[in-house]
Amino acid sequence: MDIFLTNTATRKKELFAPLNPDDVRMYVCGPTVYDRAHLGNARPVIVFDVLYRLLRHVYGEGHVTYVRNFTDVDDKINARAAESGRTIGEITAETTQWFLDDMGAVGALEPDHMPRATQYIPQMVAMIGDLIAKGHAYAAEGHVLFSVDSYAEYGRLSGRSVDDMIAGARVEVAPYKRHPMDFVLWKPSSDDQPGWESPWGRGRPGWHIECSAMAFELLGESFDIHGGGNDLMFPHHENEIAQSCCAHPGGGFAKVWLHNEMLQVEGKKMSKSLGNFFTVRDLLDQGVPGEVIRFVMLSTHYRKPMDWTEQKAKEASRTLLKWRKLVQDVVAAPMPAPAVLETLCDDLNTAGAIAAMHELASQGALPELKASAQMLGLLGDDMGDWVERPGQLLDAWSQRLTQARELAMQTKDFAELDRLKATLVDVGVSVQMSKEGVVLAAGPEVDLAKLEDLT
RNA sequence: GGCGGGUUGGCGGAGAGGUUACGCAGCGGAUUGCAAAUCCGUGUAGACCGGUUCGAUUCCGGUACCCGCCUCCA
Repeated sequence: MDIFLTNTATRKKELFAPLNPDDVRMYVCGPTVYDRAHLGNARPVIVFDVLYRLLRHVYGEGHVTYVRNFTDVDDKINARAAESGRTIGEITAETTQWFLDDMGAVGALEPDHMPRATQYIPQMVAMIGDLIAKGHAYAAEGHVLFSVDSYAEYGRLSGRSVDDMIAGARVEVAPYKRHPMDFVLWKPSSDDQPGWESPWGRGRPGWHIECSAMAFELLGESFDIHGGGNDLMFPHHENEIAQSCCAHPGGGFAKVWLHNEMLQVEGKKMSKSLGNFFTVRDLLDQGVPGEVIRFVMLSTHYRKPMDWTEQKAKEASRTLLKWRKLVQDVVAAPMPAPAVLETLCDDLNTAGAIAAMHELASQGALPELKASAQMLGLLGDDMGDWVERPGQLLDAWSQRLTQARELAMQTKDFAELDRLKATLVDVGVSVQMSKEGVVLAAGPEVDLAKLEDLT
């Protein structure tokens, strides 16, 4: 089965040909752990989770290595520690676990390796030393800087020329830089900042070097896929390429670069000032199931901006509810439907795959629907709690309504029955009364708290 | 200023140079104590201007508008 992916490096959709089909290797940039993951953070996690699942399906479970890092040394973390009075270790440990919990809630499998930057400081120091030795970096005033002039390809991934970037630069250039675009590999730490001994004094790594060092340690000097949000294209990925390709000439670093587009909320960029900023945990706490978040994320192609709206969440939960009902007692087919698989293989077209699944549902191909959904990390038993949860509450109501209805059928007075029904409908319960009896189901927008309060 | 992306029907959102996308909503019907659900049927597209072509919403060029990045950011 051929997989096609749009490679940012070539701007083309290409046939994916792994360097080694027995060990397909993928690196995705993970979070800097200083706070809860916001909704935008979840997009690449979910997108690359689907790619991971697809690669495992095509090449075999034991033949894919997926690495996603935690950046646990960063000035944002230092700032958070300073303002909260907590230690850096506490903050990063807590935030790391939050991330894993929240991403687990949206159905993401854990990568094979989740390296922490602080565990790879010696490797970074070694790589920086090597870059200096090869003439690609220089020490200045306690800093070590990468020399962009030493790497002719600098700017190629993001399609920028060094000259253009200087022209558009809006930041002041540090005096110790030989070239305005030179970026920091190592910087000095004051006593109250985290730091490690190095040939250039006590200090800490710059932002980009951790990914280069960890990718090399875990995946080697060349590997198949490197992914992340497209805001990372420049400077982060550009700098990673420069560091890695100069440290390991001939390795080539990542063959395929994948970038997901950004997330918006109700048509606007998510930002604290607009008041539309929220974390994955916020949504989960509001009762939006992780499976619904996942479905919404997958209903837009990863290379297009994705707009998070309440309307989409509502529609997603309706669809999932319908599908879950359909496949409840169905054994999944051994393989996903070919149409779904082919669509996914075409540049990870998850939106198209969902459309194909709608067709499976309407054709009654339920085992295939279930298998296909599970390929996307949907309709799994592990994520279905939100559908079952209201069941117990509804059982009592179901009896009560059945009795009321029997009475009403005899007396021809439906007033009390209608009142009960309206009460339930009001809190989001769907009420179906047919010849076979009364069937209650929690609708997508059921308000459990209100339901509990009803008497 | 530089770089990149987008513009599809009421809404969301895909693919394909020529044949129904799909979902939601709508409309008509069946069904129902009333409904819901379900089933059957059904309508509405591809920013604008050129070009290539027998034929373009789909390829190419231009215009307009929108968005992202260039500073920490997924």
